[in-house]
Amino acid sequence: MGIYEELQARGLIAQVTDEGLIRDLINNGKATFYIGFDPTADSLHVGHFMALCLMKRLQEAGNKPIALIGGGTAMIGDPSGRSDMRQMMTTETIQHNCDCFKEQMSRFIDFSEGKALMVNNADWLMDLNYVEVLREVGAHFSVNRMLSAECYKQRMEKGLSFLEFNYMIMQSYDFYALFQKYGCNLQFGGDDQWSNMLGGTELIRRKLGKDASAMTITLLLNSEGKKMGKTQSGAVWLDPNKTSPFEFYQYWRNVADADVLKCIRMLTFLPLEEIDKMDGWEGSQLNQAKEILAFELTKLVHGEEEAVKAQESARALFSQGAATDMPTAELTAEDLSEGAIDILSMLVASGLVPSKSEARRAVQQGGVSVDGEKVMDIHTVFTADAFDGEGIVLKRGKKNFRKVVMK
RNA sequence: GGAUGGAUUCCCGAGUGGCCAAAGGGGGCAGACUGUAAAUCUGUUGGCACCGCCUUCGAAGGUUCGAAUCCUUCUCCAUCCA
Repeated sequence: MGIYEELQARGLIAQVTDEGLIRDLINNGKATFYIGFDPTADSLHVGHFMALCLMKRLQEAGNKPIALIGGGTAMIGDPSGRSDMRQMMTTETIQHNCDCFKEQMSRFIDFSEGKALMVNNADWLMDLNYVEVLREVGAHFSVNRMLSAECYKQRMEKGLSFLEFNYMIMQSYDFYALFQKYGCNLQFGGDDQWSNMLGGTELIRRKLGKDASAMTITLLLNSEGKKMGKTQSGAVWLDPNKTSPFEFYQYWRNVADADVLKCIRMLTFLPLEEIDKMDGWEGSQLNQAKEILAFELTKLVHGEEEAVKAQESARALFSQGAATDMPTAELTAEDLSEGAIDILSMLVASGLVPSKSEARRAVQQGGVSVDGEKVMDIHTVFTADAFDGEGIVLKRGKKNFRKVVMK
């Protein structure tokens, strides 16, 4: 089984330009492919993770990856599939984000000895001359065709600025530039990038008369059709400072039944035979699958040690026992008044709730417990000696814990 | 540049002088039921010193005992015309 077949079996392939050609390229390690990353935040998130895994898989199969950081295209902002206007980013922010991306990526992909490349499209996009681009590149794009592209559909109703409209052209130019510079003959991307990617292959064909391919990765959607990797408080980040390994683990531990197997298949490196065995699992047995998923992914992103720690904490917390490693909140003497702290202040100070009003509600509704005992009275106070030793375990709802200690 | 419509709490969306911290829905949070799942039901959803007080209805002024609601100016958005 070649890598192409494996990707297919994992459900990763969404659309391809020429199946036979691409299969031949990547199965035989003849592809030099690129994936673009838009530096719109200072950390990669789960969506990028898929792409990184794909790069890793293809690299292991002998192909050469190019990670393209969109420092130049970020100046424009990709309108694909978005219903609202992109906020313009400052040059400084973009540069900062690019640097962060670089650092995180090198943990996943082997960039040594030219096995992979990392480039920034700002290097060639920023120096372009407007009229020249219009004549050389713009002449090959039909506005009529661009407007009919799926990715602009939502925006046709809400409005689309000329700036964003040009994103497709810039991305196409990237492919064209990489094709010439590095012999890059294949582009990967999220399925929402399909039209932008076709623009590139088309441009190469028209300008150079050569074939280049494009392939999109299935977007990771949950059973409700929403993009995965997003929580109420934002994206699930790969940066441990933005999303702790424990939270990361919990995110995957809590996916819906209907999504577990799909996630395992698409995101982990477990052998397919093993995954096929899990396919028959039902009911509460799926809980095991969720544990496997959470552990495998945490291991990939944060390393085995962190994964084990996260798993142990989770088990301890949800099935009694002392949790050794969980998010900890430190109180200082300033948080106490007259040597004690009331439950509401403590909830706020620990970061479990954003305001005292919410703390009050949580307590009144019976959602708060301390060391396993429900606290129903909002006037409950804790004196400093309550924190002696291990500190106390404060819990809000079923899944929000914080160990509270005195500094 | 012209005409018209619009901007309300996390989102959608009611509200056109006091009964408005603002209907309804979505989402979130909490409780019950469970498998750290889904579905369902219940409660809750601006802040605080919480039977009271304070800050919110694009921005700034004004009228009024009293404004999300009326007036003035400004900003932004949408649609049509150029």
